[in-house]
Amino acid sequence: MKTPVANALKSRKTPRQARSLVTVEAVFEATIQVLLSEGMHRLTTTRVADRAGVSVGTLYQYYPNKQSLLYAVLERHLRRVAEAVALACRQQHQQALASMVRGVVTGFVDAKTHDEEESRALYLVAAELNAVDLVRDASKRMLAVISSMLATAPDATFVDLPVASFMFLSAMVGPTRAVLEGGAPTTVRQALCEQLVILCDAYLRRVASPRDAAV
Amino acid sequence: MKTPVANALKSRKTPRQARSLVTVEAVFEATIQVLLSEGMHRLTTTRVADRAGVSVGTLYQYYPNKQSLLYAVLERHLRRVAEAVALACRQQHQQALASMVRGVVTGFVDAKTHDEEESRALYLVAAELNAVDLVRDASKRMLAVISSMLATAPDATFVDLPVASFMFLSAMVGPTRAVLEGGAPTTVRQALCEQLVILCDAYLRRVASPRDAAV
Amino acid sequence: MKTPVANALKSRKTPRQARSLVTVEAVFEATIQVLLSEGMHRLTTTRVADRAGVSVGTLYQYYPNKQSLLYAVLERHLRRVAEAVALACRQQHQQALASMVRGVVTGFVDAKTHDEEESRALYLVAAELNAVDLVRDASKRMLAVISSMLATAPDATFVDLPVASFMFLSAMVGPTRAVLEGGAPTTVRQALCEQLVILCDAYLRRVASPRDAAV
Amino acid sequence: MKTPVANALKSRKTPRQARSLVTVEAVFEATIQVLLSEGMHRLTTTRVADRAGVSVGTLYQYYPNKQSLLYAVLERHLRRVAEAVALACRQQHQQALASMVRGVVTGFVDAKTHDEEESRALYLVAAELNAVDLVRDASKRMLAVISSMLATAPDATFVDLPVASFMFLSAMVGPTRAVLEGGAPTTVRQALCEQLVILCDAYLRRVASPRDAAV
DNA sequence: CATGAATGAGGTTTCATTCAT
DNA sequence: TATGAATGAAACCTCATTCAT
Repeated sequence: MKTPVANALKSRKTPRQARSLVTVEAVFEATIQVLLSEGMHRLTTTRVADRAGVSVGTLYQYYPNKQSLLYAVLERHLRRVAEAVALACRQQHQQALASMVRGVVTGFVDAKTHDEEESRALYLVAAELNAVDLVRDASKRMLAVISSMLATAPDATFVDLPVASFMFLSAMVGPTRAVLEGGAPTTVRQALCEQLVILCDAYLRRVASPRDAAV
Repeated sequence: MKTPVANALKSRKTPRQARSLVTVEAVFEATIQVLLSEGMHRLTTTRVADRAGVSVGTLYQYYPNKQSLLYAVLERHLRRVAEAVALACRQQHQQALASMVRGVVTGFVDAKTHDEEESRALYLVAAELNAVDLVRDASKRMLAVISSMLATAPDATFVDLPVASFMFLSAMVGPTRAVLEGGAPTTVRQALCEQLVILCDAYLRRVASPRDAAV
Repeated sequence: MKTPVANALKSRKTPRQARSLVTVEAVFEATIQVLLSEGMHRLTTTRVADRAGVSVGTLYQYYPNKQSLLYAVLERHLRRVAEAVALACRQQHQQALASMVRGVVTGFVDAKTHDEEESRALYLVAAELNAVDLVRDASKRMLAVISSMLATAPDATFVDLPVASFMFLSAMVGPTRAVLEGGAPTTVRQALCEQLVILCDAYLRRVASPRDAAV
Repeated sequence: MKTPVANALKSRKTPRQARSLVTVEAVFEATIQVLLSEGMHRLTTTRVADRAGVSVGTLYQYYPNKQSLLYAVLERHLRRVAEAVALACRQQHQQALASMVRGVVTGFVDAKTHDEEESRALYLVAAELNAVDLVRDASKRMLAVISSMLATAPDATFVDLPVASFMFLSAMVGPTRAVLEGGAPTTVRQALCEQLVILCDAYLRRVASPRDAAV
């Protein structure tokens, strides 16, 4: 069912003893810590193990190789963001378009800026090849929930829902990423959320057909 | 103005002889080729030299270290994109906002998709630490020319020009990057330019104050 | 008589309980299975324990280290072969030389080819250092019984019995090993036994003095 | 033309400078020395490099991995033995069977015992998997030259030449190996050559048909 | 100037073995 | 007694960089 490649990136064993759970969590957190404090190119398995307070061998009992470690970290991050978006979308079903936009943008930006350092670090992790598919998967899931939501807007319909959803999502991602990576004037940082609401709302209204034009 | 570190990343010598120019260009192209065919993590100085048909030693005569090589490659790419944007902006001075948006978007997307493979490869290079500032520099230059242009729009003024420019630029970048990295439905790929025009135009109109409301 | 080193390779305890016997046997069989399925260099104590359905810890209760495990396996194999030869030799006491040769060759080849895979695997185990003496011991035992047997031949005596026995045995071993290791034409595989009989019989007759030449 | 696997075991580059030749030879010799002084299981690439007086990196410039190093050593040994046999065979073309046997046995035993230590060490190397084919190749070459030679015997013909050659060769190998591995009485060591002549001669005569029985 | 052999620190990964539970 | 998590020394191998030729 699972390809060998995919398996190679999965965690190696499911810990049975309580001790293991602590260890596996410690390694996980240590990975993020090293990532933040040392940077991607100084993240070595030995350093991670040290920071986690375990031996390298122990690390390798739970993660078959370095990549699987990064996968796990990235995966959780993407899952959290995707879940934040999904939650916002569910809450906005049937709401007015304006409300939808505000809700989703807020959810997304909050998730991304909640732990800014982590977000920033993970851009580098994602760049480490073989992670492209993880990002794609997360995108797909987010696009799905966004589409579902938009379809229920009482005041707008979309001729090409996939395209509208894609533009909505990636229009949020672009400026957010730019802000996190540091190329933005301070004024933008503060107004990011508001500006994104304007951006996305303006776009969606432009591509939407009013649901009952006549009235 | 420049730190020693920054200097270490500059090319070692400015080639004056024809032979050198050929060599330096060969190494340059070889870097991109290796990047595309082998991926970031298999890009080694030896491999680049081999592909370029020179010895490692020669490579090191023009680039003091690996990073400077990547810097050079990334720098040229960013410069080209920035120049494309700058050119478009200059051509659109004094034009109507709609024309500005279309012109800049087209210029940007063309530059990015002109050599798609190269663009994709360079996202990975940029992720390699110490390159963040290069991206920031390019952004700044683009923001400057965009701001200049927008300031001349006959049919719109912007209360917060920096923010407007930033959002304009990063709103273009987001979807373009998503498309290049492969997570986009085919329909978007084809309509990218058009959609970006809609997105940016809609945004800018929303944040613009009409220049002479009275007339 | 036994050095401490030698002792270190003995099994740790003589199992008295039924449970232990089952365990010890399971580990034993698992070793051979892993050897065959994974090869010598992938034979790890953990893998053996897994295959045996016990924990590593348990394995180490019966075998103090990896070498002792391999020793045990090799030892049993050699013992079986030696016993087969010994049995054949005892049965051939007082028989004619021709009968002796056929009996011993048949016994040896049968023992070796009975589980061909196992035999092949064990050549690798034997190559693992410190096992040379085991092979030597087995050889000595076989030489002893062969000598005893040959001494009772009614139709031949041997001036140098040790040399004759040694050549007899190693002449059997050579081609058999070559066949098992796969470098033999198919025709040899089929005729191995017959050819060995010819080889050994021819040799022994050449070095034998007829028992009563005069009469 | 060459499979990737085969290539992985070849030497990595053909040295162009005189310096390289010295290095590559030093590494080669160091491998044998380490093999003899430390044994197979203590042969590490680092140790070999140390003994050769170069760095590990240098070693890896010429041999892509540890196996290729062992391959090279084993290959040379087998080639030498095969060549010794080939030479002996060529010299014995058209000679009487007795002369052939003596010539080949002498050539083989001399080659094997010329550097006993090396021979002994290489049995362990050969056991290291993936070398089986090398041994097989050497066997094939030897079988070919032996067959060619036997076919020219003026006083004997062989119904099944391949089988006869195989038995001849492996009958030499068996006792020789046993002697080298140390399980032989001293008397055999001294008489090995003579005994092998008897063994092989006796065998070949038994399976040969006289060329012109009548005359 | 060009070459490419040499360097060696440093990275990833394995696995025999121990010991607290 | 059985378990299996933890250990960590040690193995293999890479690659940016230097420097004698």
